[in-house]
Amino acid sequence: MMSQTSFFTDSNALNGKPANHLSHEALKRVLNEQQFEAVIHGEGPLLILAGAGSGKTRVITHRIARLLAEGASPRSIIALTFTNKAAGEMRERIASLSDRITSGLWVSTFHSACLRILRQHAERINYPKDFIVYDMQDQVRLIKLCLIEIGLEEKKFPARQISSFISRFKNKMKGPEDAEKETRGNDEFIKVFGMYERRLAESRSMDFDDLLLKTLYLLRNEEEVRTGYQARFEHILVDEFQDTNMAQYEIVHHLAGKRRNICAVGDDDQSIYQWRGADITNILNFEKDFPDAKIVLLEKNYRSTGNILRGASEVVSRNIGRKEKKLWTDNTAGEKIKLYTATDEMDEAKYVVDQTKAMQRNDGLSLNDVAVFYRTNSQSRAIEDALRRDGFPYQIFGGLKFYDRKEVKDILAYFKAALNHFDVVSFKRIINTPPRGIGAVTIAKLEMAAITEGVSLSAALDNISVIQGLGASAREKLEKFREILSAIRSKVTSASPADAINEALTITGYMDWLSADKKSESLSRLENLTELVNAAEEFEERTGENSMMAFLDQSALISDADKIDETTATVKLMTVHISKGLEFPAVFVTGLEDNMFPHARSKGDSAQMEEERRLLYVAMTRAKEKLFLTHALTRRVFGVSQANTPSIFLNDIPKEVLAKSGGGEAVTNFTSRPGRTRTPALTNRPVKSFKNKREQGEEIGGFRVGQKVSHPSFNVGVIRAIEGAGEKSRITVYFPRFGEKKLMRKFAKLTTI
DNA sequence: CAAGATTTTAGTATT
DNA sequence: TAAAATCTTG
Repeated sequence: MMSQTSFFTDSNALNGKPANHLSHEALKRVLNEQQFEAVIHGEGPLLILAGAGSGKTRVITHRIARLLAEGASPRSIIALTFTNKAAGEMRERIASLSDRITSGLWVSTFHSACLRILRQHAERINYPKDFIVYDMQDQVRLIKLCLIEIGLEEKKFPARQISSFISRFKNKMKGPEDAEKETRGNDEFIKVFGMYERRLAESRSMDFDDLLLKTLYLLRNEEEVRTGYQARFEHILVDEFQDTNMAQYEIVHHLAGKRRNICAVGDDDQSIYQWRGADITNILNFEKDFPDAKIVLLEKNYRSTGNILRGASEVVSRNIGRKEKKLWTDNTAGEKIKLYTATDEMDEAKYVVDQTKAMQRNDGLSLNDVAVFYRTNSQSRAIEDALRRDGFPYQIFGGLKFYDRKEVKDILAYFKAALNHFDVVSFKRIINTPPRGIGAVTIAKLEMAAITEGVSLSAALDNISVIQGLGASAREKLEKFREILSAIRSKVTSASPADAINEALTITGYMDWLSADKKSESLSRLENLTELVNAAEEFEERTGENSMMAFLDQSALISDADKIDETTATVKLMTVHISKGLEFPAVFVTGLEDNMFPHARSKGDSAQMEEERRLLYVAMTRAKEKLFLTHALTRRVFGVSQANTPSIFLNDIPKEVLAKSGGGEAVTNFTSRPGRTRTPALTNRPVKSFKNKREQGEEIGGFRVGQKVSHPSFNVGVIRAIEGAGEKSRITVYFPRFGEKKLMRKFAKLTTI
C-alpha cells in the first residue's frame, strides 16, 4: 500500500535468492543513504524522524529482515504499531523480504501485545486469566452506573466527558489520588474516578488504558516477568512514535532493559491524536532520554508531487514547537493544487463527482485511486448522496464500527457475562435485553441482595432465595433469565464461537424479538447478527482459534479501518484521522471552512489549533498526484444553513501552487498570500469585510444588531451583525455555547426575545 | 413495564 | 437533521 513501486517490485524479483538481497550492496540499491543507515544501524537506541511519504515502513521492514538475516531469532524481535492494519501490512512485507520462518516474531499493536502478556500473567496481579476487556462503550456505561450510585446528575457530569478525563489521567499513569492533587475543587470527578477504578477491578475487567497500565505494573514489579521479556526481546521497534503515550513509552523502556535496542520511528508533524493522550514529548525528548541515540532524518518524499509537498509543508510550517525539517522530492512539480469554492455542500459534492468522472475519463484513474476526506463524519452524507446519484460505488470508513453496534454488543455481552460473572456492565446490559419484564425495581432488589451477601449479581441470581421482597412474577422472570445465562455458559465451553453465537440468538430470544418487529431497522439488525456469525466463522478459520475469549478479545481490539477492500473499485470516503498512513493518487479534502476545519471546538486553544494544522498536513500529504481542496460558502449543519468563511489554513498555501475555481461572485475574506506571513491562528476575530454592515440599533426585517434571539438548536444568542436585506440577508449571531454563527435569515428559525 | 412522544444535543475515535 | 436520552402514558 505504501509502496514505492520500483522498490517493491524489486524485492519481489529477489524472492528466489533472499540471502543476497539483504547484503549491504543490495540494500544500497533499494534504499537511499539515510534509509540505508537506519536499516544497518547496529546495537543501541535509534530514532528515525520520517517525514510524510519518506518510506518509513520500508525502513522498518527492511531493518527487521536484515536483523533476521544477520541471525537474530524471530522471537527476539517485537515491532509495535498502533493499528491492526499497520501490523498486518508490516507482517506481510517482512515475510516477503525474509526467507526465514518468522513465527515467534511479534508484530502487533501495543494493546494486543499487552493483552497477550496479561493473559499470561494476570494472576500475579490478582486478575483471573479470563478477565474481560471493556471498550469505550462499556467504560461509559460503568461510569454511568457510578454516577447513579454517587447520586450525581448525568446532565452536569456527562459520562463520556468523564471517561475521557479519566483516560487522560490513566494515560499519564495517574490514578484518583493524583487527580485529587491536580484537580483541587473537583471532588465529584475524583469520587467518580475512584469508584470507577474500584468497580472496574471488581468486575475483573480492564479498559484499554488498563491493558497498558497493568502490563507496565507487571514489568515494574514482577521481576521474573520483566527479566523474562527483557531476555527475550533483543530488538524493539516502535512505529508512529509521535502518537505513543507515557504508559506506552514506559513499557518500551522496560522491555528494552539494559540492552536499549529501541528503534523508534515517527514524525512530530503527523501527531494527530494528542486529544487522546498521545504525548508528543516522547519523540521530542527521545534524544534527552537516550543521549547516545543515533538519529536519522528521512526527508526525501517519494509520494507526492512538488506542488502538493510544497503546499502541505507551508501549512504545517506555521506551527511553533516542531522539529524543523525540510522535506524535499525529486518528483516533478506536477499539477497545481486545485481549490474549489462551492456554493453549498451539495455543490461541493457535485464537484467531487464531476472531477472524479473527469479523471476517470482523461487520466484513466480507477475509482480505487480516489479518496475523499472530511473533518467530521457527518459531512459524508452530501458526498454519499451525490456519488449514489451518479452510480459511483463507494466505501465509507469510520463512524459506527461493526462491533459497536447495539445488537452485536448485546449478543457478545451474554458471553462476557457468562465467562466472567463479575462483569457488571455486561450483566446489566442483557438482563432485560430483549425485554423480558425485568425492570428497574427488580434489578435494584437483586443488587441489594448481591451487596448484602457480598457476592456478584450473577451469584445472587443463582441463589434467588436471598433476594428480599420479590414478587412471584418477578421471581419467575429472574429464574428464566438465570436459565438463559446458564445455557449460554454451557455453550461457551461446548461449541465453537460461531455455533455458540448462532445458538445464543435463539436461546436469548433475540432473534424472535427482532423478527417480531417490522421496522426496516430491525431487519438490518438481523443482517448484522448473521454477519456476526460469519465473522466468528471467519475468525476461526483465519486464526485456528476456537475459544470464545479469543474472539471477544479481537472484537474489542479490532476496527473497521482494518478491512479496506481493494478488490472492487470504489471511491473511499473517510475522516482525515482515518487517512493517516494511507496514500492515494487523487485526494479531495473537503469542508475547508472556518469552524469546520479548523473545527469550532479547537478555536482559542493554541495546542488544538496546531493539531488541526497537522491534521490538514496529514490530509494533504496523502495525495500522490492530484489534490483538490474544497470549501462551501454555506453548509447545512444540524439542519441549519450556515454561512462559512474559508479556512484560515488556506491562506498559508502559496498561490503559485494553487489553481482556484468556482464560487464566482461571493469569494470574500480570502486572499492567498505567499511567503511566511504568520496567520493569527488563535483569535476568534470577528469576520471582516462585511458588505452593508448595519449600525447598532438599525432594524432590518425585524432584527437588529445587539438584539437577543433564540434558536431551536443553538439556544439564546446575541446578534452581532446583519448583512444584506430580504431573502438573502445573513445574520451573524453569537451563541454562548456554540460560538459565532453566520445564518441565512431565510432558513434560520430565529425568534426575538 | 414498555411503547410512544418529547426533548436534548451536536468532534476527531489507531486501541 | 438525526440520534439518543428522557418523559409520558396506556
